[in-house]
Amino acid sequence: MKASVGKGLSRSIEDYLKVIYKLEADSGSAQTSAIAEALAIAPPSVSGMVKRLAEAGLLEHSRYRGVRLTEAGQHQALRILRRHRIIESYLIEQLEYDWHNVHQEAERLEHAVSDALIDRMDQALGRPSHDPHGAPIPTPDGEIETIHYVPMTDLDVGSAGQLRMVGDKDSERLRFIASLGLRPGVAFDVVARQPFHGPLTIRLEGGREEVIGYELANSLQCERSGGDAK
Amino acid sequence: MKASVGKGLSRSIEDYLKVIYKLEADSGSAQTSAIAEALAIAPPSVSGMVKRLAEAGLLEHSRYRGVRLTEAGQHQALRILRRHRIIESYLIEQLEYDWHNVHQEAERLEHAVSDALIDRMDQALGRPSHDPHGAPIPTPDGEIETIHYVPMTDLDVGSAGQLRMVGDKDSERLRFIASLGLRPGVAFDVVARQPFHGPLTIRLEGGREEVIGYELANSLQCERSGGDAK
DNA sequence: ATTGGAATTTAACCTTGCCTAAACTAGAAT
DNA sequence: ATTCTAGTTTAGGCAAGGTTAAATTCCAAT
Ligand SMILES: [Mn+2]
Ligand SMILES: [Mn+2]
Ligand SMILES: [Mn+2]
Ligand SMILES: [Mn+2]
Repeated sequence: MKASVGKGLSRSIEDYLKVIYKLEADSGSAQTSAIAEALAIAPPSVSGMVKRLAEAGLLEHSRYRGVRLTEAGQHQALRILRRHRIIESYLIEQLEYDWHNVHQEAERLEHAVSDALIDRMDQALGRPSHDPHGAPIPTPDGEIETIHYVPMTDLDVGSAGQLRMVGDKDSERLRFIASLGLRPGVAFDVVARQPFHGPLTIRLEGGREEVIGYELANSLQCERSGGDAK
Repeated sequence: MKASVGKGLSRSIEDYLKVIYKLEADSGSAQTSAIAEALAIAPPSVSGMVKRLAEAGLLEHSRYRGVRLTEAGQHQALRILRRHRIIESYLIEQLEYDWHNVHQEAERLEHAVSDALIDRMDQALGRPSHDPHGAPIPTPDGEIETIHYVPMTDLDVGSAGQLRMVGDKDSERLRFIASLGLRPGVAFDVVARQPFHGPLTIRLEGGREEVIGYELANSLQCERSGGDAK
């Protein structure tokens, strides 16, 4: 915790922090190769940057083992995440963007907007708690709702659930999800499920049934709601 | 005209082109030192970049003499200018920004927005022809209205005019201009003028009179309207 | 206990954009 | 014509952020 304050962080650094934050959040720690993979750069580039980030007090590095964000690093990561999610929300709500188009735009804009602009957008949106993909929006001072959703594939046949969150990166997948009438908040019952990672069938409000492949279903983060089965 | 197509231009390059365009537009040509001054960097940095831009076919350089944008260079410059001005308009119209706050924000955002986003903003604004400071907005294919305004200091006593355009860089000046009730479109009569670069007095609609220092008046771009004097 | 890989780090190098100090014009002023 | 100088360019450096190739190191499997 030393040079981390002062200037703004570079676009590169901000993207590193965001990626590391996510890896840490759902894999426990962030490996060099995973970071490289996520940023689509070569592993030695990561080693180099990691050194600089450690010197800046944004993370701690145990050689050959991986990396963990410091308080300061997490705080920065959450700041970017907030920007990203507010921007995505704004583009959809106010500028007629489609679900599947916003991510790329946000990926660039998140580094260029001021705090003031983010606040204006946030205000125009009515200070939403979640973005259009269902992801929680961190507060200005770095609080974020801890999520405890389960993949749709974890729900038993006969149980009911609500879709809560979908990934925002894969544009084609989003397009398809939307075409099924699925979006965060939609309630459903699990009607059937085939073994061996087979597809599952759900019934939506209104009675329409949809068959969903395992891989896709596994990417749909859901909340169990009072089961209506047996 | 060779490498200029392909990737997007860097933020630095885009700002160079914009600055050169403006210098060329109102000083005929763009000198190294003027560019350096406008970008707040050292002259040798400009020499270096100029070489690269010339190689990229964005401008032509005559040693020790200055620089002129090629067609390609102008086109790029106008593209950024369009972005800048639409962004400024959008921030004011849709996000409650003040006149004097938008420039800095736009200076960063202009490099991060996509063509699609600019078009959405443009559409939300109703495809305006001028930005809030009165500057013409280039079309998507690089056309721009040629302006032929005169500084307020060129108007004779007794003549009438309309304020058409003000500079967007100086935040404090904008704040002050607004406090006088001046903004593009406002009509006035020149009531009096002191010699030796002294202040001039104008009468606004409603009869209120304001005294304006020479330097400020000289920065206010106006259009003469049917004089109402003798 | 040894060893073979996969992951990681180091080494060496590149481009972009900036810097300062030194060398060089072009043109104005003698 | 010569000289002076302001403006420009060259030379040499530096930091950021990337690359590939070579050296390490951890760990899992014999
Ligand atoms: Mn996203
Ligand atoms: Mn990004
Ligand atoms: Mn501006
Ligand atoms: Mn800019």
